[in-house]
Amino acid sequence: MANLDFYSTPFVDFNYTKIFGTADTVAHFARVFGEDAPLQGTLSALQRGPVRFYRDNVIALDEDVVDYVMFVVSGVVRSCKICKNGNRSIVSFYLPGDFVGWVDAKLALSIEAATDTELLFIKRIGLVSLAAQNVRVANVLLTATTNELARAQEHVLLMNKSAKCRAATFLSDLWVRLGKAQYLDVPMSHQDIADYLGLTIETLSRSITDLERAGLIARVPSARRLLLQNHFGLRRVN
Amino acid sequence: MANLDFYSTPFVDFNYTKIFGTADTVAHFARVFGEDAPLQGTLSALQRGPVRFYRDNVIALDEDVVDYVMFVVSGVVRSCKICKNGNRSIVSFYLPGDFVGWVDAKLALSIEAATDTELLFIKRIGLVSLAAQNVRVANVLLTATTNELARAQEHVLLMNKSAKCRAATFLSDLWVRLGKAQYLDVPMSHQDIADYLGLTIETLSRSITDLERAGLIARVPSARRLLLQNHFGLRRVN
DNA sequence: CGCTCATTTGAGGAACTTCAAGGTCAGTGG
DNA sequence: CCACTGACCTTGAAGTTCCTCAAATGAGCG
Repeated sequence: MANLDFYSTPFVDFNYTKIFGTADTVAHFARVFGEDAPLQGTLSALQRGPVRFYRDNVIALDEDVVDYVMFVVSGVVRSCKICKNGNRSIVSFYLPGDFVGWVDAKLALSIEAATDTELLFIKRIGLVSLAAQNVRVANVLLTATTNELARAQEHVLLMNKSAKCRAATFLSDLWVRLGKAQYLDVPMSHQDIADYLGLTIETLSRSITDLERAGLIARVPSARRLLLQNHFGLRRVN
Repeated sequence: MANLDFYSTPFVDFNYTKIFGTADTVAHFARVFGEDAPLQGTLSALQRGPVRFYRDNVIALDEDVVDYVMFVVSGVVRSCKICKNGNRSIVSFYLPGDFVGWVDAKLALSIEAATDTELLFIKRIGLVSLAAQNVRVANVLLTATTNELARAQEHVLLMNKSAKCRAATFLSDLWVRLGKAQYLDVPMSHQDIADYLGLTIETLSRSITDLERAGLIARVPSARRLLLQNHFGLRRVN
């Protein structure tokens, strides 16, 4: 189960629900890049925010993404694409500590708030030229991109599994990514999850019901708060 | 090795058919990292090869991947995973000029030769520490990783489409990636393509037949050589 | 309470898979 | 030159999984 753990350390280790003030977030963001004072000065000149968005707000659309890279401070961000026939696919969810929009510009994805959220905005060209001069910055970006690539590849693998396995794996991964709390408070809607997993909400709902009947999870008061009763079993669903 | 000549136009601008000796490939690889002589010296100390593999050879498996990063010189490499029930998923194909194995170590993917292929091996820890000191190296890796992430995200999007659309998009992308030659000589087997697209070979075959009946492509003499008669139409299949 | 939105459940249909057979092609040996 | 072989691709018919459409239930909020 080597691949069980690779979500467990989003490269920042703070709990996203606790962070609110501008000072905290900015300090944290800077810390990722090290203690070098001149560098932090340059960085803070490039950044703006945190900016607050409400659920379903569009943060950046297609061309806009070119100008800024974003850093999630709180909440959940989704990057998605709607094709001509109206189907929406969610490519990725971003949690606090994640960079958003570094590559998405190439695919013309829409960046949206999946929950109420706060983001730092960083001028892309500034960050790029900083990375061209400063090894530390380049390596922070490289690490972030490498982690995101690993997640995208897991996502590809997941799409070849059955609906039930997709749901089980998603819930397990989310629980780990959110810090393995007692309950899994699912931050995004079932529709978002379904669009991420390439299922309909009906199939997702039926899959979750199956998992509950199998004793692997329990819907504690409602659908959005889950108890993962048998985490090991969840990872073995197929 | 006459049947190797259809991989001749990778998206890096060297013609692989001209590259055979160690000297040429090493020179090209080094060129990616710039003209700095000491850097190139350090790099060449880290690398080994090119090493030749035959079709279906396993190049690196699970833990092995940790030690080396690879660079494709000729042929096609696949990274894949076989799950307990025996299903194989191909996560990515790598063509000449691509780095392989930078992130795959995290997912315990198996790196295999999809065709006869030649690879450079680069000591991972050496490259990592080089990237920590040298901005140019860090940025080459960042660019490569960013491009691979963009491809992985496209792959995720593709998995939400119909079988016919997946086949059409795959063929179109491959044609572009191989340099838009008159004919598309498909280098990998249908089984490999099916495992990449999350389909069975039967469904893939039926989809290709549908595309042919629609006049979008033609199987010129056999299944492995295609003529893309209506490239624009191919991209509009849904 | 009564509204709205989100989730769940059911029945029928479409898309893809499975299983099984047939066809094509390149290489091999008679 | 031809038949034989094995790997690979194609085609057909039956079976599963998931989707679509429709309705019911549940949760949140004024």
